[in-house]
Amino acid sequence: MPRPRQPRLTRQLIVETATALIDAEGLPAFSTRRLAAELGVRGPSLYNHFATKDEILDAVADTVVAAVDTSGFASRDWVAALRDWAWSYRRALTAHPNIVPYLAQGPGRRPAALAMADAVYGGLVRAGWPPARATHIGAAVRYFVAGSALGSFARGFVEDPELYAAHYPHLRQAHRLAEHQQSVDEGAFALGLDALLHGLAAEYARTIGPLDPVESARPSG
Amino acid sequence: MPRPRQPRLTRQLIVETATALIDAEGLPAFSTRRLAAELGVRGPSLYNHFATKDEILDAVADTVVAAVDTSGFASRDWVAALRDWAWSYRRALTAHPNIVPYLAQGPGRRPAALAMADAVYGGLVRAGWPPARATHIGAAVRYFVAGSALGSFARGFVEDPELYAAHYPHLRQAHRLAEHQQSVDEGAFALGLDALLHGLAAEYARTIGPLDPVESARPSG
DNA sequence: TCCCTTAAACTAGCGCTGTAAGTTTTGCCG
DNA sequence: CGGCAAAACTTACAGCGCTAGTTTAAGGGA
Repeated sequence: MPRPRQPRLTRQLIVETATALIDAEGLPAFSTRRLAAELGVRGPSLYNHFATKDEILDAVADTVVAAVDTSGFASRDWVAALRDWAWSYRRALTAHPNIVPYLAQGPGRRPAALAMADAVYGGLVRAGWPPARATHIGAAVRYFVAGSALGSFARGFVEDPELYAAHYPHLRQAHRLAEHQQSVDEGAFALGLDALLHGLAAEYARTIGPLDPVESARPSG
Repeated sequence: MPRPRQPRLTRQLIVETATALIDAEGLPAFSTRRLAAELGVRGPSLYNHFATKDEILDAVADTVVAAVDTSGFASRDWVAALRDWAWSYRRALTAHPNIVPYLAQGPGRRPAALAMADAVYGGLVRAGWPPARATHIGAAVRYFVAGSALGSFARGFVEDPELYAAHYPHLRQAHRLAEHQQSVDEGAFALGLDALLHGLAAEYARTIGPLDPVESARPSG
């Protein structure tokens, strides 16, 4: 088949279809031929628009991260901003959990991921955290969010009562975790995030000073 | 080649070689043929000892988790036990970071992973946490550890000063993160874990009662 | 001691994979 | 209107997980 009158593929269409395919069938099922079939085209045609499979995955990952809201760092105190960011980050990732292992490799050269890191780090430094501390805090929250989105804790337990009854006395109810997957995972995230922020606020009060709720909105002088 | 006088493969030898291969070359490079070559054998021979590739990965994952120490839950107060566990867990995972994405899918039917979950959950319940809270706490710490071991935060940033200078004003020093990878990642983990535990201890004091440092070592009556 | 079963290696092959190379036809620009 | 770039194509390679069937040795029973 020759060049068509109207191009059948665009970068945007490829990325959207790839996202849908990964959401629906998982990362292992995502292949260039499978994606091409979904687009009504043969595998190698994709290489007219992307150089490698990873470049497609990068584009998918970055559109996912682009949905994360970091605006709190411009308008709210740092604790509230961190909380808003963490929840928004988690929502963005859990909407597309199958891409998380890929995305967790770091921002690399993806613009949305770098913009997010820039906003978070900048907000924390502006709030008074020393640069090294700001890096640690951003990383710690990312660890927590990525870990929570990477794989459902609740779904990690097999629905087989006999498995637990035999050898793991405290896990007798573990086979029921999957039923309550969402509330377990969200509850764990909420508890952990609140505890983390509580501890960070205490550390701030101890080493930096009283929390000023609008410091980030005032001029620094 | 027929059956040899002495078997060239054993489950243990396969698992050890697989671990070394994954550590050295990463999960994507780990294939049955590659592993077999490392063992001086052809690919399909492995299937005399394991039913599927995933079964090999399960065995690798479980030997990694088997190195995690949960003994603190039997002898120390729950905060100290959580701290010891989290560090031991992190050490075990960062010793074999390439297997973490696989392992993060949950304990499944792997005995060492289930034994760890059993010890943690049992210890928290014994310390006075309600069952649902104990589940959340165990999950939250797992999120944090898994996220921290999944991919180095510091190594996620490319060593290319120009990339940051152009568009990400706060990330001007980000290209130097990789140099200090270990101290950045460990510092972030230490800060986050301490904050998390601080917050959990506050929550415990508020909703359950004063912290009893030896409650877990006493009979409950 | 002979035989039969089982174990543990093999080869061959299926239908995948990512991607490189070269082909064909179309649309657009000078 | 000639020529080039674009965007699809086909073909092909090496490697993937895994199945099926084959070969030979080890070990147990008659």
